[in-house]
Amino acid sequence: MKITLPDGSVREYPKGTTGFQIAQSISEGLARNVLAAKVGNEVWDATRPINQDTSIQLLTWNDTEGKATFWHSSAHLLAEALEALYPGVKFGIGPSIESGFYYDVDFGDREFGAEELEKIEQKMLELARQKNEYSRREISKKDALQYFEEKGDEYKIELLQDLEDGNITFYEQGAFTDLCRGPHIPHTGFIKSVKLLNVAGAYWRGNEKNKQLTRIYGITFPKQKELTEYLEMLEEAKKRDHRKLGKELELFTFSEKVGMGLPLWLPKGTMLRERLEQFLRKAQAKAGYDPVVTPHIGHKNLYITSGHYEKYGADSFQPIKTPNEGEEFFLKPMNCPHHCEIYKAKPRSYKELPVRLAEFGTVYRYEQSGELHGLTRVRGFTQDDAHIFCRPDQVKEEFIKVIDLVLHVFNALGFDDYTAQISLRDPENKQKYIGGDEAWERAETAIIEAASEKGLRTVTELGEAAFYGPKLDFMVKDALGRKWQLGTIQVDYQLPNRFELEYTGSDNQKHRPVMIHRAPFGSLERFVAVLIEHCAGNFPLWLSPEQIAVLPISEKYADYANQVYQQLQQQDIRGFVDNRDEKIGRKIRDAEVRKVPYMLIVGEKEQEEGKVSVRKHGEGDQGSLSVTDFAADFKQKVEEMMG
RNA sequence: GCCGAGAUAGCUCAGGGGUAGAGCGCGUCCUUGGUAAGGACGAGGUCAUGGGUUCAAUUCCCAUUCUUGGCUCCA
Repeated sequence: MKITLPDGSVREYPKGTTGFQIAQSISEGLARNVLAAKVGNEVWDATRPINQDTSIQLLTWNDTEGKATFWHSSAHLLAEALEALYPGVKFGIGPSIESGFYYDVDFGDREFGAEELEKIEQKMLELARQKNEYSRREISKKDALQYFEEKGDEYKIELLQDLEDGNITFYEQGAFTDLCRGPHIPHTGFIKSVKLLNVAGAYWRGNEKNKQLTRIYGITFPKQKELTEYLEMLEEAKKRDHRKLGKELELFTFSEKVGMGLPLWLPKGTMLRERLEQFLRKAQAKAGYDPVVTPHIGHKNLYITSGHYEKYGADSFQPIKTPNEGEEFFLKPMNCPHHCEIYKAKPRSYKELPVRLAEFGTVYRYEQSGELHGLTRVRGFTQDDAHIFCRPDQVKEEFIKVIDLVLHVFNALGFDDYTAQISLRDPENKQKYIGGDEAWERAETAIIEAASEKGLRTVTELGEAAFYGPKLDFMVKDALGRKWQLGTIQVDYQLPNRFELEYTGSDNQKHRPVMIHRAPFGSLERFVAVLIEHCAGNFPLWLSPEQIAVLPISEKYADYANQVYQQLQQQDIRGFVDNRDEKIGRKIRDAEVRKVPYMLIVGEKEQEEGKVSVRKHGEGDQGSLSVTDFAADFKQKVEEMMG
């Protein structure tokens, strides 16, 4: 049979050759590391015989699918250890996740505590050292049911009910057998380090009416070193937690009295936010956006027209009623309906399109109480929203312009690793969405084409679209390699219909514009949270709430320090003078802890020469400069950063 | 919303049936200093809120609120 390798070369192998054997024929090193094989479009066990012409890609730890296989096999290893330690436990599901894996377990009446995890880790490592093979076998539904009935595992029986006979496989390693589609790594010996991270409750099949199982999360690696690095990364993430830094750097706070999920921005956080706004306002002005302002509430009819009332009315904050007329108003959950009405404020000609209306609009959404989290999930937040109303023939071009704007933002803020997620509708479940097939297809095509023309790295997700249209979301990777969803661009053919938006074409006929929703930051709150964690609170100079600290050596130089500060302040450089009765070492330490980018130390020498001694955060003494030179350098740096 | 954990000084946290402690911060004084913590003294708490058990509750029990780890959800 003919096997096509990823480099396009074709090799001849006898029927029944396995991925592992193919790896061996290429190199011993590859064979040692191969975890699974992508055969055609399916991931297979490396040990599964291949019987026909196909393409193959050998998967190792460096491939996402290789890792997923590794972790999925680790979940089985966890189950094997659990079964050995706690005979009679029952198993739900045990998949791999983005980082690691989990297994849902029913311990029956036994109490399970987190302190038992270490014991399980040891057992897993012991079993891993046995290098037990993961062996696959096909089984009839009847035999499979019989197996789990004898074992008394009702969860697996329930899973089996939904499976088709003839398509059922078991995997076995050591003493443990599981219902599993696979694939798996060749043997447990690949798993060299194990960490069980935490235990949480999870309902069987995610339904709160079902029994709650114990979910054990874990992660494994083929090398001990990688586990150590991973645990260090988790520690670092804890240190960078925006909730912790937000408090320490006095950026924002929450108040029980104000209400959960409603952030209060402190002066320094507000400074940061306003800088971000200012930056985007400027970029948008250049890109032809018109700023608008709309109120925080809107009449119920507005949302009946938009379709949001029908979709979210019952699940959102309840309406505010006028005392006399009993009219109902909703806190605005998005800005688009208001913007549609601005579009409608006058008749539009094709000549003035695209109309781009931008607003930093604060919106309110009822989020379930259990879902609130710092600034990343709140009930009131400000979107850097804009709506572009354009002709159908302008969609792609406008879309491309928005992509450029988003990339400009990412670039200025140091997010250089991103992918674009294209979210299309679920073709199996069309009734979830409003609007006709044709409009959807046109919108989806425009997005796909724009993304490919900009050369974006993309992934496509079916069923992730908004209910009114497909979208493109930007996922950035932060300094710790964690993924965050930030900017979003959405094409919408539905709202213009619902609001009966029109423009007069060159043919003197009425036409319907297309709407593009877009928000490069997404929400200021979420963006600031991600930014804090990305830069660990060490903001880019142009954003830093306190850019400089003027530190007099002693009280004698307080006047000079104030004078220096005023001189810099007049040139839009922000900061403070530390006139406390403390030694210079102390003032430096405090400014370092506050993450102030530049410390300007002034004493006798500096006063005499009209200079400042410059110390950079995290780097130390930079020598001295005249105040004017420092200001000029500083401003030049800021300008470079803002592009 | 559901399950688990938590709430003690401005912050981080210890404690425990007999009305409370540390470090940091804050204030006053001494000190006037050269690149990551000078010293002394002092002020600060209805121990989240409401009930219950008890001679006595901050401590034990229940409820509520908020925070937190998950689950579900996310225009």
